[in-house]
Formats: sequence, C-alpha cells, structure tokens
Amino acid sequence: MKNPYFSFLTEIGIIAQLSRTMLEKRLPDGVSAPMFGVLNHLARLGGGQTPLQIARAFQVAKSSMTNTLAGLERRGLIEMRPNPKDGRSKGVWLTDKGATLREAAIQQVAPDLKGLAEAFPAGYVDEITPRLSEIRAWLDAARDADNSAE
Amino acid sequence: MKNPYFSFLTEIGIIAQLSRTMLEKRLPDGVSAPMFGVLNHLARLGGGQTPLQIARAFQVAKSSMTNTLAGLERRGLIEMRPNPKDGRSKGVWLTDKGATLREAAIQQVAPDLKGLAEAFPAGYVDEITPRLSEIRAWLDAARDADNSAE
DNA sequence: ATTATTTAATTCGATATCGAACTAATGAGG
DNA sequence: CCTCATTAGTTCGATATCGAATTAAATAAT
Repeated sequence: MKNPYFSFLTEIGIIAQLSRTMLEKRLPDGVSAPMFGVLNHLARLGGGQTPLQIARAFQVAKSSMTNTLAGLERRGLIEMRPNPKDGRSKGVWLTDKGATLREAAIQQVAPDLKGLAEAFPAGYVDEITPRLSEIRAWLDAARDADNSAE
Repeated sequence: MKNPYFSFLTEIGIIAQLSRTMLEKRLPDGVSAPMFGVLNHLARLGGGQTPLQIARAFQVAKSSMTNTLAGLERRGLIEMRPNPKDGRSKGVWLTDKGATLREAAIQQVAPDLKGLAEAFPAGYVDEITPRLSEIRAWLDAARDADNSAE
C-alpha cells in the first residue's frame, strides 16, 4: 500500500488529529475544537449566519452542526434567534461571553502556533497551502457530484 | 485570523474530513475508516502487533484503539490472543474473513484514488507529502514533549 | 521477599462524526 | 386554493475521539 495518494491522505489524517488534540489542550474546559472553530467563524464573518451556512463552511453534516451549536448555546457562548422572514430558519450570534472566551483562547493557542512557526519558516507552509486548497476544492466538488447523482 | 499556519491546519482538517467520508462511502456496511486502517496495517506489517503498537502507529489514544479493535473482533475480521510471555499484553491477527474483506474494500476504493490521480499528477502530491511528514513528525514530537512534562 | 512503580489494556462519560428518518415551513404547479 | 416538492433544522443510533480512573501483570527497589 505505497500508493502516493494513499500516503498523502494518511499524513493529512494524522496531522489533523495531532493538531486537533494540540488545540484542545489549550481550550477552556468543555470547549472543543469544533466549538472554537464556530466562535472564530462568527467573529470573522459576523452574526446572523444560519446553522446550514456554518455547516457548509466547515464541510460538516448539518446534524453535526446542530450538535456543536447546542453545546455552544448551553454554555452561553452563542445565541440563536428565529428568522422573522422564514420560519424554518435561524440566525446565530456570538454573545459577549463567547467573544471574550474566543479572545482568551486565541492567546492560549498562540504559543503553539509560534512553536510551529519557529520550526518551519512561513514560506514552507505558504508553498503547500495553496495546493492543499486545490485538492480540498476538488474533493469537495467530487462529493457534491456524488451526492447529486444519488 | 489569516495566520498562515492556522490556514494550513484548517485546510488539513477539511481534507481529512472529506477524504474520510469519501472512503466510508465505499466501505462495506459497518466498517469504518479507522477499522479499514487497522486491517491495512495488519496486512502490511503482519499479525502479532499489540493494541498499543497499533494505537501509536495511528497516533490515537489507546482507549480509542480498544474501541476500534472491539468492533473488528465483533465482526470477525481480527482475532486477539493473549501473549504467553506477558500476561498484560495481547497480539492482534487478521482473520481470513478480515483479509478477504480488505481486498474487496481496496477494489472499491480504487476508483476514487484514480479520480484523484487523474485530477492531480503524481508529482503533485509527491512534492508535498514529504513536507507533511516533517510537520507530522514535529507535531508528534511536540506532543510527546508536552506529555512527559506533565 | 515484600513493596512500589511502571506498563498494557479496559471501562466510563463527554463530545464528535455520519446518515436516515422526521417535523415544520416555504414555494411551485395545477 | 390545494397538493406536492423542497428546504431548514432536529432527533436518533452507530461509531469515533479523548482523558481519567481502574485492573492486572511485570519489574524495580529496598
């Protein structure tokens, strides 16, 4: 099993796993990596995103996002309000508590990213990230093609 | 949040997720990506590996591997035997059923890898895989350093 | 030898993931 | 209008992940 694509995906999988556990070590108790991702997403793009939009942004099933959002809401880090224009839909907003927690978490995580930056010059990842983006886009398109074929 | 390392890890995470669901679509019902990984590992390295060795090879907590192995054993795809030399330890072996299922699964997955190969020339991933390996190795070492410091 | 430490594996509880089935609301066609 | 299809979101059950606590066996230390 020395197929180069297989090896490539294997490395990807392990890095994803290692970086996720690295991140979770720094997060406040009970806040998971997916939750942190959503907090960042809302901070960058602003409130009012729907659960479905957020699920798509993270390439995750909508039922997974339901679960993540429930955890965030239970902890008072986000707020969900019904959309007055469409009874099926909701909007998600960061609470003050959520914004504050995000800021603090970023400070906690910074040293790890710094360690990575010291070990690998910025150009190192800058060269490969665009390639990863292309592959990611391709996989994403392939999945959609498959779904619509069913 | 345009930190290049952050972007890099984000792409990694999404590719890992997409490739995992792509793989699981092709696997027989009830066989998950981690299970398939273990079957391959045993086929490549041979039987007799301990659960701990396998967990380390996949960079996964040993309790996660206990779980994966239990699923494989329940389906009759592997066999676990006590180590006569050390009562704490076990060895894991592929069963005939497991080996057969692995072969079939590889055939099922092949078309997807082929699609990837057609979209991206082999040299494309060959250039980045070694870099990913370096980063993976670094993250792995960083995690161990952190663990022993506790 | 007896005690203490380390090691291998399991168990437990929380969270994540998925897909499939379901509800409720919107929109389209007749 | 009324029916049918689509869309947004939730629920459910299986599997995954982790870390912490537990058990049992081997090894080290006194």
